[in-house]
Amino acid sequence: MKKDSHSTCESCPARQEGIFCNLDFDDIVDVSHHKITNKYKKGQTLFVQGTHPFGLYCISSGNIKLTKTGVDGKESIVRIVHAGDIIGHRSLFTDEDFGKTATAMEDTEVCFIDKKYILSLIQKNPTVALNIINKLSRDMGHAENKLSSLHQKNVRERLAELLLSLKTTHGVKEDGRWRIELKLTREEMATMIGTANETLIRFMTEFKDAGIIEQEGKVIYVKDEDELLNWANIHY
Amino acid sequence: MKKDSHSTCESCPARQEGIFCNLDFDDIVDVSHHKITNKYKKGQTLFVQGTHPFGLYCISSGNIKLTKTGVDGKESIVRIVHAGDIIGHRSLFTDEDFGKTATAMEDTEVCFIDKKYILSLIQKNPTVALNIINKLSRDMGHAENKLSSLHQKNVRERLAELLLSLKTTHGVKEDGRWRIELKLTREEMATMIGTANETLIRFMTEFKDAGIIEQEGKVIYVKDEDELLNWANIHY
DNA sequence: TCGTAAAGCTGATATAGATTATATTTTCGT
DNA sequence: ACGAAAATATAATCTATATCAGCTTTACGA
Repeated sequence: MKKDSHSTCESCPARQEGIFCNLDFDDIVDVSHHKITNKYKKGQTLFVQGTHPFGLYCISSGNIKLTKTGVDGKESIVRIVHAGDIIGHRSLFTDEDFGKTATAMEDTEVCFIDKKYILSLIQKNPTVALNIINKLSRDMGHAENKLSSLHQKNVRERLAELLLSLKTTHGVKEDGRWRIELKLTREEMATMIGTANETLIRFMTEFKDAGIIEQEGKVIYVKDEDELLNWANIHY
Repeated sequence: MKKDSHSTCESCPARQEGIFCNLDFDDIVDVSHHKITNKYKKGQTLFVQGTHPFGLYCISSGNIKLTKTGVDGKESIVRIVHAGDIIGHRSLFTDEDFGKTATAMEDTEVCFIDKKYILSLIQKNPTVALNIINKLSRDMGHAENKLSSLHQKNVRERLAELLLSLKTTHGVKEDGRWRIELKLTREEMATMIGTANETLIRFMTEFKDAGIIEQEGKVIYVKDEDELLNWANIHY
């Protein structure tokens, strides 16, 4: 965990994506003075489920997975976040312990903003509050979609949904197909849709055989997104 | 849907529970002037999934279920809300269509606050914003708990969790046992934990046989909450 | 209050997906 | 570059729970 005090919020590549997007320049400079930037290597944890929060994490680069450990020690990925996302806010505002563990999936740059400062910023700056409300609302929507997906869909449909959502969040169009710019193990993917990794692999193979996806090493390509929508049982 | 313009926010029994709890008296009177109170009968819908929101609903009495309909028309209960809760805020702040349908589970009194007014109130009153953030954060926590529950637990464990949570939200202590003050069909309970109603009934019978719960008509009593914690596989 | 529809219950059967086992391939530290 | 450990793949069972079917009880509108 190295410190890097040179980068600023004004120059943050994720500035326009995050909750500080519509802040005045002076205000963003002020935020910059109240943050600490850290670099995390792949596999390092930013915080651990059950511990107490003391500020807000604002991601400027890299992917971070949020996992929840059950009583039996089984881990499942609840969410994957990246540049412009904030994490730790939920526990911060409710004053509860962290409900999840945050782990860097690759080399990552994350800014940390002290609790006191962020609370005063919200008081002073209603747009920041509205941005946080907006973010939480959208996250809530996603969580509830996942819930009803788990209730109502089978593993094949959920896998199709997962691939579609990875395509949206981490996909790059590349000669007629989408390359998913995020390396996940089969085990990790399985925990994202609540299944066993053997089952996931089986359906991945089915999708490959059907020509819907392709695979080169750990990289997944989505070839036919319309067919994926069909398999996910989504119709517009 | 009858109007009732007599009741005020100042005198609302749910005032201390909701997002307006720490507002000055003058401000609450102002809120009162910008709300419309409606009464809904059992089974009536407040809003329907897929339609567009135009304000915030603030519940002053009665229980309301929020359901999500899948592609095949299967409905599942995502959440049950009551006095002091707000609904419709998620879609309101993200400007998306309603993701769920809200239906009164019994005769209900609900206040409606116009979108413009609530947004201006947030701008003016940071505590309201913080209260909404707090509420969303807690809801988010619950949603993610449910998610990992669905991933990691079996039906028996999920039913035990459901009974525990109903005990907490709608339970009344009554000579050594908890009476759950909320009438749900088995079908509804089944959709809350993502199972078939036959399966749910089967486990309910198991719980009754084990002496953990009792049943008189539609009313459920929780007799042994420690045992329920065991069955839910929760250990503190 | 009667009759029909909805809800509750129970048993039998079917099946999606977990589990177990084994083999192969990839990754990574030294 | 090599060997151990982790990840991937596939097949063979097993099991939790869905589905189907039939019956009983409760709720409710005319």
